[in-house]
Amino acid sequence: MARPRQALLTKERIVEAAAALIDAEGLDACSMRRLATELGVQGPSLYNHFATKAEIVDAVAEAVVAQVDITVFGGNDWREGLRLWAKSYHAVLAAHPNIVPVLATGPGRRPAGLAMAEAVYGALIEAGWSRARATHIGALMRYLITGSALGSFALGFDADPELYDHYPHLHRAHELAAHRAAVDEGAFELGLDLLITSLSDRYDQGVRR
Amino acid sequence: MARPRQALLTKERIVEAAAALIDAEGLDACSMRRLATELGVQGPSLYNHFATKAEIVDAVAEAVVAQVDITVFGGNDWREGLRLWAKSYHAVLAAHPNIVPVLATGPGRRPAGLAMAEAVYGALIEAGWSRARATHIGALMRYLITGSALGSFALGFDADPELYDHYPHLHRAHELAAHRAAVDEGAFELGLDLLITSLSDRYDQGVRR
DNA sequence: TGCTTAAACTAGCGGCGTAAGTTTTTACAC
DNA sequence: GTGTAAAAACTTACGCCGCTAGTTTAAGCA
Repeated sequence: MARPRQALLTKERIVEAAAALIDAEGLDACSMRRLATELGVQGPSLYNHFATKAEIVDAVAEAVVAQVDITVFGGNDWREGLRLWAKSYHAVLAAHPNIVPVLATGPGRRPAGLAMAEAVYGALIEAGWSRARATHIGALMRYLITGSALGSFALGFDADPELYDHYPHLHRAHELAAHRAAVDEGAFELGLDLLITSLSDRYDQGVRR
Repeated sequence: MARPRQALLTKERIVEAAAALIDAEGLDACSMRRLATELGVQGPSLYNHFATKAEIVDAVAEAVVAQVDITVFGGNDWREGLRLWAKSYHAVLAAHPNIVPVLATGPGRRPAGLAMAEAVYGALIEAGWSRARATHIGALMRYLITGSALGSFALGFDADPELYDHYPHLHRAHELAAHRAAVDEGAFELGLDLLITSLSDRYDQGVRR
């Protein structure tokens, strides 16, 4: 086939297919040849639309981050804004866990990532936090959110009960997988709660740097 | 060359070389052929000592985790134990950042990882925390520690100043890289402080589940 | 001494990202 | 209208990758 009358590919279609493939089968499954097959095309054809594979994956990451609600910083107290944003971010990552390793390295040059950083940092600065502390708080929230999204804590333990025979306190660790949602959500909620209440305490005491 | 009079490879030598290669050039650089070259040997020879590449990487992860000091839970208050352990873990990961993605998925079947989980969870249980809460606290600490080790927050922002022209609060974000250590360490220290003091408050109020 | 096992080798499979060059269609300038 | 340049598909191929299979030779043991 030479150039078709109607283009088979567009950037949008490619990103959509890549996102679906990553969600369904993981980052490793999303190879250029496999992605092309999914789109009914040969591998190298993708290079007519993107220069590298990294650009495609980056576009998927951008689309995911764009789903996070950053409007919550307008009209809300900084504490409430932070809490609602973190929950939204957490929910988006929980829906697309396979792309998290890409996000974990930071916003890079992605517009949605930068817009999010701007919203978070801006809200903290306007609340009166020092520039250094606002940066720390932003970093800290990223640690909690991507750290919790990166790999299930519950699934990080092997399901083989015998493995824990010699660890007296871990004898029920093989049951963790069965309570995966409760464990992972509980830990995130606890962390968010602890961080925001203790930041709030400091803030109310006038310690803002 | 057939079988040499003195074996060229041992598990120890392979793991040592793999750790050095990963530290120096990253996980991607540590291919079987490259690692073999580093050891003065042909690629497939490694399979006489390990069944898969994953086993080698896992052994490197095990060696790194084994460096974390878990003796701090003995004789210390749970708060102090937690703080000292977290600092030790953080320091170890800071020294070997390229292996962090492997650890971030949990202890798996690695003895050092399981021993660490046992020590942390055991200390929390013996302090009086409920099983569910002890699990949450353990998960939370992992989120903070691996989240912060996974990628520098400061380096997550591109160094190109023009990139931030349209983000009013981010106009100095390109300077972050220059203060990398202060930013990343500051955020981790803040997080550790906030989590432990607010957990301590709850504990002292008798809220242990 | 002979047999088994260990530890190196070489050759090769299928997959990866990507580069180069080909073909045909479209879009636009003259 | 026609000639030309660009676009979008294609095929082929390069050098990596993890890993398998089969070969060779030395070591260790009965």
